[in-house]
Amino acid sequence: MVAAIAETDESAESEGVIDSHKRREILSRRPSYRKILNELSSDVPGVPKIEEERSEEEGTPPSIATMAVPTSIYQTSTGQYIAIAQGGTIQISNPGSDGVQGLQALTMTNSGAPPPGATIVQYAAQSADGTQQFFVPGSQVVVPAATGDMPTYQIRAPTAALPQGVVMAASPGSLHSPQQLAEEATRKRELRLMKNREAAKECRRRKKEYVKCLESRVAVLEVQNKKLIEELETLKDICSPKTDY
DNA sequence: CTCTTATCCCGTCAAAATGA
DNA sequence: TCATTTTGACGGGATAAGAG
Repeated sequence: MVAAIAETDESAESEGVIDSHKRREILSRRPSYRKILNELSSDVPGVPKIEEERSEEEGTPPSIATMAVPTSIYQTSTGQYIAIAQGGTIQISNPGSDGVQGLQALTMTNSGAPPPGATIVQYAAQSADGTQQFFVPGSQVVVPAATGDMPTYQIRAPTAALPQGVVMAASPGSLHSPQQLAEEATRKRELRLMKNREAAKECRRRKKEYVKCLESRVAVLEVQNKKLIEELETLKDICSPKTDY
């Protein structure tokens, strides 16, 4: 499914994109719903602001809750939690731990120079079997598992030797050949797509939250309106009682 | 049972918004 | 100003409901 979509989008770059661009030029972009809601909340007390928190049904693990706000949280088949933070930092925690001892902060190699002593994680665009993999120490990889409301990842042995596009611990400035540059570009693209995928999910979650908020606000205002109309009718009756002649 | 339609969700692109 | 994040728009797949 994913492959089919990607294939379609790639081929669309030739022809359909032009029409799409024309349409988009015509369509005017509406202001951000998040901005609207936050402005609303500053004017009207009681309207909650949209925050970076995850909804309760997604169940942020307790051991992660005290850490820096993660962008994405995955649970491995072994019960470990993997949190990908804003800066590309990956945190792995054991559910039984106290949240500090079980944590292993990892840094993705494309997120700048890792801090001294940091463990390197290699993100591979795609392995031979088409799955995305994170390479972690101990000759293991983290790969996506079954899909559902909450994405799950498994830690397992790599499906093959290093897939194309992965350069283990390449020192800065070592990419020279056109092939290496192309691989680097591909890797960056895959990373960008992955981040945007997660961002889109988060955006849709926030939008649902926003719509729910608006719906509840509509309900409250309708009740208020009804009460005011009733009050008005009552006052009318008091001020101008009907007279029978 | 098959076809059509509607709805939902997802991944992607591109542009606006935001932060450093 | 530039890099990153956010989000509207789009197209496609999956699924349910209704019509024939």
